[in-house]
Amino acid sequence: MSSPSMKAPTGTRDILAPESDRWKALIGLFSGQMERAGYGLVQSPMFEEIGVFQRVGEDTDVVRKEMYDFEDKGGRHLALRPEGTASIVRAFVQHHPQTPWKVWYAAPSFRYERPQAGRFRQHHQIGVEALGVDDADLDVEVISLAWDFFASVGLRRIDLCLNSLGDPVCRPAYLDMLAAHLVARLDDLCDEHRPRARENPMRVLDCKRASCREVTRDAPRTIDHLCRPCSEHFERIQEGLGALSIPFILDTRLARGFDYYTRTTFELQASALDGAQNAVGGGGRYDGLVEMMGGAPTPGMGFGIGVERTLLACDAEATFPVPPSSLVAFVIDVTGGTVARDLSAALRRAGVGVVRSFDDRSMRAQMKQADRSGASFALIIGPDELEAGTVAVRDLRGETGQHAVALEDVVAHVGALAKGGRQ
RNA sequence: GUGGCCGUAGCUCAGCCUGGUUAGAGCGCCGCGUUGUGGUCGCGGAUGUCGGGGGUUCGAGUCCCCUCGGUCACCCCA
Repeated sequence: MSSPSMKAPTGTRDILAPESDRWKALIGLFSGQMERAGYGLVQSPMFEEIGVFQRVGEDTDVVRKEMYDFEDKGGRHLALRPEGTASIVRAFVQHHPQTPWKVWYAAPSFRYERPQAGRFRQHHQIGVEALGVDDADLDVEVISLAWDFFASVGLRRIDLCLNSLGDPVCRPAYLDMLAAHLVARLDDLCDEHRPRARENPMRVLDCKRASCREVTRDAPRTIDHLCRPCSEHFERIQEGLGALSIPFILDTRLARGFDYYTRTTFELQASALDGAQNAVGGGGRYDGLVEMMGGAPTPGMGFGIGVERTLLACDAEATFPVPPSSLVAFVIDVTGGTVARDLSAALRRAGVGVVRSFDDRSMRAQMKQADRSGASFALIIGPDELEAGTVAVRDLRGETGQHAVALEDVVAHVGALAKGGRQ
């Protein structure tokens, strides 16, 4: 065992091949789909001034106890990104791009939490944000992008939970009602929520403890107290999802952990994950956040998908396997290695994926390596081939056997095999 | 932050309860199976500061304490 300090920090891990090949494939699939819908990539810094993230809500767990914050050598108070939306909105406020501004991202997030199945201190989210659009059809578009992505990955057991939290017009009155309901039964709430029932009553709604659930079971529901615009907005989303054949579960407790949400909130849960960490994606509308960060009033809507959890769900559903090797050829040279050196470079310059072995190993050893490499063909150079100026091209996957090709023709020949043979 | 379980070869784990000669297995890895050819099979081989520190003991992988790490759960979230 190596010394403790040479291990990845608690809650983080290294992602090595071939697992990393799955990551590449998943992110590639996501980027393709989002770009086909007009979303452009944003790369934002991994850390920001802490104030940027505090906008997600002073009373959220993320801000209160999970932030990785630090002071840099210039005395700035910074924090590692704990979630995706705040950074994107900060970038919007800074650059004031034309709206609608539709972006996607793939980025790590950091939260100081106790790790468990599907929960890490560094995790990775892929997501989108769309700013500048009030239209309920945008909500439908964003939700459908997340839904369709999971479908394309091969996940079948995904539940979409949907709720509307109202807006600054209708929410205050609702919050008063809810707070009154909670305060009337304050003693029945769990220890953590009892002190906050009055200031942040919605946080109690999604508490999983039996005591709180009992109190909130007959609590007033947001959707029963929406103002007319919010109500119509929510109606149109439901109609739109219906039109796209996207089933959803109306979850009137779904408040989510950030304070910036208005109107729409949604969460995607993988029912194949039996652990508690089954939320693989979530998001919603945040019409006040840009203004809160000092920008002009601008509506926004987005979601984040957890890469680790999505891949766990894929394991549970036995889908989205590691993609096959893209290697075409393995050069075997038992004449000292100079032919392998030159041929492998020539093939790579021609765009063919090729590897070789080093250290002048035996034919047998090199053949074993070739087999395990995943390459489709072995290009064998022994004394006979060296003499004849040829290469033996051996099919490692099919029953084609092997045949001799003149050394000067090998690059063209293998290039043609790469195009025709493997997909 | 709280609690359960677990740290022994690259990986998965046995051994610990009932301390005692050179610490094991499977997989993987390396080599060999005559005449240059992998995937199956057979034979052989290498590798462990038994997570770290302290203690008990004539003697500790085995018992005790501390510590670090992993894992699962609560809370919350991706």
